[in-house]
Amino acid sequence: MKTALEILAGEGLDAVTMRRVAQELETGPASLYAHVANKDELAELMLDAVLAEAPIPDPDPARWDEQVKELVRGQIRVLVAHPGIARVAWDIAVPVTPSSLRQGEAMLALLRAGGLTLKQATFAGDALALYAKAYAYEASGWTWGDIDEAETAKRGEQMVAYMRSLPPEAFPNMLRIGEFFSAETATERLEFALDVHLAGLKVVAAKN
Amino acid sequence: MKTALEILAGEGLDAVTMRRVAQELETGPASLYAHVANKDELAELMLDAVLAEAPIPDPDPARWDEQVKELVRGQIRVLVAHPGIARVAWDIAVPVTPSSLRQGEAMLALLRAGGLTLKQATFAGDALALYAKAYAYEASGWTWGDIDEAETAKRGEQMVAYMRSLPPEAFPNMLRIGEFFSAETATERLEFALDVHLAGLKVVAAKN
DNA sequence: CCCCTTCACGAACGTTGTTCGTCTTACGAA
DNA sequence: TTCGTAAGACGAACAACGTTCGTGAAGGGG
Repeated sequence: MKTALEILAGEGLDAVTMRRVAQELETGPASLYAHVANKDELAELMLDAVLAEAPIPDPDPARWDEQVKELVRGQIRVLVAHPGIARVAWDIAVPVTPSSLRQGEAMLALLRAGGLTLKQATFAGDALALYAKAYAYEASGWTWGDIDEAETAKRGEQMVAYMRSLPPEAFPNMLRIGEFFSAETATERLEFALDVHLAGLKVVAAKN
Repeated sequence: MKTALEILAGEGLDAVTMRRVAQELETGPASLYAHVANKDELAELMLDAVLAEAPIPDPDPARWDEQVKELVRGQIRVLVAHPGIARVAWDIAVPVTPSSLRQGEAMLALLRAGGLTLKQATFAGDALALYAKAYAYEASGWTWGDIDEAETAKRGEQMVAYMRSLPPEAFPNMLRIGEFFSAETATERLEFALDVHLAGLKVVAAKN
């Protein structure tokens, strides 16, 4: 069951339809409902299996900040590695699957090792998890081709066309940031966000 | 056209279907394609209209950090105010709509006023926009009832059941953070994330 | 006054997730 | 060994979605 789903996850989440999975098992769509309540539950099982691949560092208080970054990087990596799975991470309201809980507990442990109170660690972990999901979802859009070349090009033309229709001093900064948004700067943006967030956490922790 | 859509946005994004909109205009679904290319374009128009309601502060370098927070708060507020619209903010790969550009330019201006380089401001603005979208999407899930009481309760039981099946010292922190995740702490979590991020930005800016 | 172009629309197509009723299969009791 | 029953799997169908095709009507230029 889950094995067949992972195979399909190899060709994109949109391809994971009840009919497609049933076809892979050489049966009809209705048969799947004997093993799974609905598609959402199936998606949740897939997500848990994917998240189980993310490594959990054992806490070392001396370098807790670097370990937090590694934890987030690991989550993002496994999410992006499975095309489209980041989307289901958003559709699930409250993630209570085993892998999610392990990741959450690991994050809390690291943050507490950094000197944060439990409440601070909770809020920081929530923010980091939110950002990880957001980045992974966005990155999934680039690396897997749900955006075509022509569409992107048309967007660029649309942007410059609109900006030129206004007084040029209206967008002095926007006109110059295009170079920073290539695919190569993706990880650079992630590292910047992590650095900023952890620098802020240290400031907060120092006040305790 | 857009007017009829906003009316439907008043009862949720899922209710905004081509057939429903056509029904509101007392016509058939095919007629809408004379005004809009497809549903994605219609969603983009809606998002732009919503985002236009977010206020743009005129930069005051003395309190740039507070203005950054206000900008993010404003974006989140208008997104949450229109049920489900935050979802389309995710589906759009590259937002080049007028309102999006104005918001982005405003953010860049504030960050530059805070002493960041253009590259730093770009990355910070990207991270903040990502977080704003993420928070707004998540908050939309709570405030508008796509999650029912029974389902949430079942999730809670599922979580404690799983955690009790493991050695109790496996989740020492997770077991205690439930109290911090009530609906009342939602804005508190947002403010914490904003404080942390801006504290980090000041650290980065101080090194320039 | 007539023709032709352009726009709007009803109906239909191909998908999707999910459900209903039937059929097969396997196991325990006589 | 044989029969009855319960449970599981499956084919077909339903409702709803976004989108497209071909026809119809309306309106302006010759």
